[in-house]
Amino acid sequence: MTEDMRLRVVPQSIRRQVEDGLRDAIARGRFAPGEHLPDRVLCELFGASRSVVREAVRLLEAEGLIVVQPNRGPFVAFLSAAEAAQIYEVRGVLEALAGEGFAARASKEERAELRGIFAELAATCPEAGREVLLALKRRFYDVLLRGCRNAYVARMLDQLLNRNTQLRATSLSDPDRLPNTVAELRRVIEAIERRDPEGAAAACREHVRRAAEVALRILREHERARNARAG
Amino acid sequence: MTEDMRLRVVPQSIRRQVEDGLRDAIARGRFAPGEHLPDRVLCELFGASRSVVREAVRLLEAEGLIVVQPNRGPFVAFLSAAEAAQIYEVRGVLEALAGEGFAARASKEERAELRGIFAELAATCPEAGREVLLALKRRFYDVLLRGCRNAYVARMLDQLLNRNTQLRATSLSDPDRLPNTVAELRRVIEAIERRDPEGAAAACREHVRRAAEVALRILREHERARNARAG
DNA sequence: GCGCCAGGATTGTCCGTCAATCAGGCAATA
DNA sequence: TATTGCCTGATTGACGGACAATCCTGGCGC
Repeated sequence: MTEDMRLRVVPQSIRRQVEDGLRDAIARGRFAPGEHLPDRVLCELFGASRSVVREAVRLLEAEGLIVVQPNRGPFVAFLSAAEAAQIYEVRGVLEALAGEGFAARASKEERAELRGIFAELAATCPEAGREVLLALKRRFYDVLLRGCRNAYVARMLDQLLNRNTQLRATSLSDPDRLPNTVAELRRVIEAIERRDPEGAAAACREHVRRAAEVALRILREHERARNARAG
Repeated sequence: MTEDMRLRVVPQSIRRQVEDGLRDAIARGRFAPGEHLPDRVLCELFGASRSVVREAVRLLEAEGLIVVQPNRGPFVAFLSAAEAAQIYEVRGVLEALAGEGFAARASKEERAELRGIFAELAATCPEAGREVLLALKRRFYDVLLRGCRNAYVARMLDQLLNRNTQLRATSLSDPDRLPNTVAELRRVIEAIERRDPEGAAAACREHVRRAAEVALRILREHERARNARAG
């Protein structure tokens, strides 16, 4: 079993850059849900050719971040409360699987890393701002997905997390939510520390369930408000 | 809540045709794993332009059916035993979720449809041939995914199923396997009939666990044989 | 006010081009 | 003979233009 010594300094193909840039812009709320993204605009925005932009759009379509209407082009996907509920349902089982895998298979270093990020999160005051919190949770999940030793869980959960970064922004913005989040994640960490896959899975599931409760309540309120305005 | 009455007779864009054709060809084993698919070849094969082919390839890459090596182009993804194990792990939880959702939310008609397909499957003799069995299982899953009322479970599970159609071909080819498959699915059906989401989930999980056992055993044997020849 | 039609804008698809990169063969050398 | 180094052909990554089909908008006539 020889190590892979090849260098990977490939200056990231342009297509990949557009892909990441677009994904990031959408996840960050730089484009509003439902917004139309004609390829002309995207070409100018990224300074890339239409072929590249279209390939990137195709990828984000597969990830669900963009929906392409025939002959109308790409739109930023809109996330209804019903869809969000479905996403949380899937996220629950996948995150449980990730936690279980991490507890069972992560290295000592990875466990330490996760603990470190959790400590940062626990020490962060609620007024620190959404961006900081989101970045920390992002790092938390990056380590979790890396350490769970299952590329498919990682990829799918990553897609789901991208898909509802907006939601997490709202659920995290609830000032009462942070302490709960920390408490729930602490249970995840503790289960991992005592190498208890079952416990980690249960803790993850519970965490997602609670996050879903908060997010869905907020989302449904928004929708009610919107419907009231509209009709 | 008005129904969508618009006709959708859009003659399926060429890109979509290429996409489906390619996916189908790979899943059916028309291309061998590891095979190189230069776009020139694909263009001739489908009679489409390079742009279209490349977009389609990009999508299948996102689905994991194809891996694109930088500057070398697309290759049919190879499925190692380790990866297969990961896939089955994810498939287990997703299929459980699908079964649970189906038992809880599918319509009377959908339950009847699933029952019908299962009856066909149960009445099929093991000598009927792989193609027939695969087609039946495909239909079974189509109904299950439609009735589970969760588009995300459906999409992700669909990807996983495409990804390992080859495996299911091998696991189904085991003559002793079919009766077991039928027995396992019967438990799924029974749980659904008595509207027992928990039971359906457990039955699905168990079904995947068994299928994984068989498939992984075969796969590992193949790999051992290959390694023996190679080293 | 309503339906219809023309015009502009956008997409779907194709094509040709060019540089960068990779694989394989060929020659030169030890 | 075996190894090294180079060169050439093939392929990808990316660009831009082009054209028909389709959709949306706004104005026109009734």
